[in-house]
Amino acid sequence: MPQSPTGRPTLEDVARLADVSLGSASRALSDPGLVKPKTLKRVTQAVEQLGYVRNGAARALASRRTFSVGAVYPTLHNPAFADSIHALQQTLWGFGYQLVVASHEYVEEREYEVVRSIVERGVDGLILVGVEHDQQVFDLVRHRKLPLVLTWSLEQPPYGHTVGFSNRQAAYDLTRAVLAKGHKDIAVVCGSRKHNERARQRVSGTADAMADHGLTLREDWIVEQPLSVEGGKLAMRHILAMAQRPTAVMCNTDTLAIGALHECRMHGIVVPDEMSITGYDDIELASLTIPPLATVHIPTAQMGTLSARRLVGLIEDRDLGETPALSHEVIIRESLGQAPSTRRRKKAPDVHDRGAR
Amino acid sequence: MPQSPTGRPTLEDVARLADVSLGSASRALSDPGLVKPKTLKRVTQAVEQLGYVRNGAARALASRRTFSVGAVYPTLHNPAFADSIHALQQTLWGFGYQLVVASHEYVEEREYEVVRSIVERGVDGLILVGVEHDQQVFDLVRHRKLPLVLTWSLEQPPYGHTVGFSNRQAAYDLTRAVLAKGHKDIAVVCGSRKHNERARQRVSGTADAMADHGLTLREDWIVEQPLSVEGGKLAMRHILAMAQRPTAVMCNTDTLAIGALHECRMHGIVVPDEMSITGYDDIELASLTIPPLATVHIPTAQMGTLSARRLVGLIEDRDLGETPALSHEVIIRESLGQAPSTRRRKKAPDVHDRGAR
DNA sequence: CTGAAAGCGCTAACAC
DNA sequence: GTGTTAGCGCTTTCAG
Repeated sequence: MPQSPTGRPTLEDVARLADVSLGSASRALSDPGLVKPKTLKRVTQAVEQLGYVRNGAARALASRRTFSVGAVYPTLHNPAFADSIHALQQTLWGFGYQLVVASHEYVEEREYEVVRSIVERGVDGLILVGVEHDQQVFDLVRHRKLPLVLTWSLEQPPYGHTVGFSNRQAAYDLTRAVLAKGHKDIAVVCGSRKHNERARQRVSGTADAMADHGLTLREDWIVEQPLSVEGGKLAMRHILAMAQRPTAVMCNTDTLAIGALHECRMHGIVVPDEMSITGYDDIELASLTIPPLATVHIPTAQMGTLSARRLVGLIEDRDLGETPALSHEVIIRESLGQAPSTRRRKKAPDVHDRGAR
Repeated sequence: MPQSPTGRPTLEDVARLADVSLGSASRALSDPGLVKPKTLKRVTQAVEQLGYVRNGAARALASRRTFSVGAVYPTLHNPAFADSIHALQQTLWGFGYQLVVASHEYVEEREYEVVRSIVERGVDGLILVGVEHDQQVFDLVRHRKLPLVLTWSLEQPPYGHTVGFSNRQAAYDLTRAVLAKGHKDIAVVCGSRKHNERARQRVSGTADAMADHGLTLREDWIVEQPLSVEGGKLAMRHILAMAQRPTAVMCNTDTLAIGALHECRMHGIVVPDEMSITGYDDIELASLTIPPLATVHIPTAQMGTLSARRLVGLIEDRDLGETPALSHEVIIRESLGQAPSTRRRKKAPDVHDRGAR
């Protein structure tokens, strides 16, 4: 039984064994409807007998299609992104696409390298987080006319489509809920805002809501820390050491908030009686902390699913119309309480404030 | 400027512009040391000028190397796996490899399909979780002599190498700690044990430790539930409804334990006074629950890093010797207390019991 | 060190 | 429907 030099059987081997032409064998595998049932059967049998597995590289080279898409996230080490990637991968799989993932760990310069490397390798489309990227990234992708979907944001990018929600509006809505509890002294904990429009918009959403209330978000009450539990602890430690303390600390992610919550406990500060804390994302554990964390629910899984759908639509040239903005939802839980000076009762009722963009 | 029919410049275009042969251009890019500095420079310039990006499919076809590896996990929706994947991806990246991920969501039959599809697409190596896989999976991989690394376990697989820790020993050690607190009535909550040697070994580690203490793990106190917070809640609800209740519930994952903890709180059961709960994995949040969760620390990130290293070693034919078993560590925290009948004081001291394989 | 040439395994026209 | 034939863009001998 003659085989190619690599040892693995090739389509040619299959064709020979099935006694059909190379072309028919190829058709039988990629579009069975194109061949006579009899031919199909013979090919299938030969495939089985040989243990033949198609060679993706050869297919890709000849057809210019890889049936895989790339996704570059800031980090996989974040439950919200992990959720989204999970949904993304599942949906892509359903469409017959594979997922190549990578992360740049918030190192701005690295994103281009990562994207470039993924593009070199060959993908039919690309998913990135946020609309703000190095010009080189956009140039590369646009130059190759590679379908591009940007998630987690809503602004118009220089190139590509967006599937996301309004970070500013979500922050605005959550902040209104905080203001409604009588808080006037509000601090914000966020990740680096440089090269990250999501962080900036969350902060400015809060600032706007405060401004609409006649308040100002103090610049020195905006604390930047790495987006981790540890970062949240550090930020809260920093805040607790301030001469004048805020009565509410709004964290840009739940992870940060969980760290902040923990730090308060360490210092004997009772949340929400002495200090209110809010998060952002509504990860699964947000409802399980003590006290449960007030936050904004972000459609993480939905973004994964919809960006997959949209990207495949772009790749396969199907029109899907514009994806509407996804909606967030303010989730009031007990970590948010009345501001100390205005407090009447110990516990605020557990209100669910539905918000749209 | 002549270009290939795809519109994108090819290596041939680069060679022409640089006025060198195709071969030299190729060498300049893949192994710069092979060409004269002058040649290199001309090629580099041409690349720059053309905005040339290599075609991975063509490279793969000609060289039989894809510089990517596949990883099939049970699910990405699990902090422990997410951690491991994160480390895996980072390390692979450092070696110049890309990661193609997929999950089978604990659907046994699906794993083969997923693996097959990844192999078709083309990867230089594969990472799977656990040593128990469908025979077809092993056959496929072995037949193609594809380097294979199995993680999260330690047993000898029919094919491939293992990078992991002993699930049984970890469970055994943790159970000893539970027994040391005077517990005799111990229940276990785990995921499906079918097709999952990890789950089985954790359970049997507990059973063994109990047996060594003259106790028996009751079959009807082994509760199988999906590995999620929700599963943990359901399991605990089930347990609390039992005529005779255990005094300690050992959950196979922290996620499960967090759900169980929460359910206890809902029912007004005080942990650990009335009920002790333990987890497994030591995810970041385990130390932040109330009360903090006793668990076993699993080297998730280390497994990612080491399996990447080992796999690349196999691919590039470098000998790395055998990877030693990774060690776990029993982490005693307050969710584990004295068994009610033997309790003397309210809080057990926060002991860190170092354990090895 | 460089150029020429032969594929890698497949898809996609194109005739039949 | 099916067979034939060009490539897809690159790496890798092999001479020189």
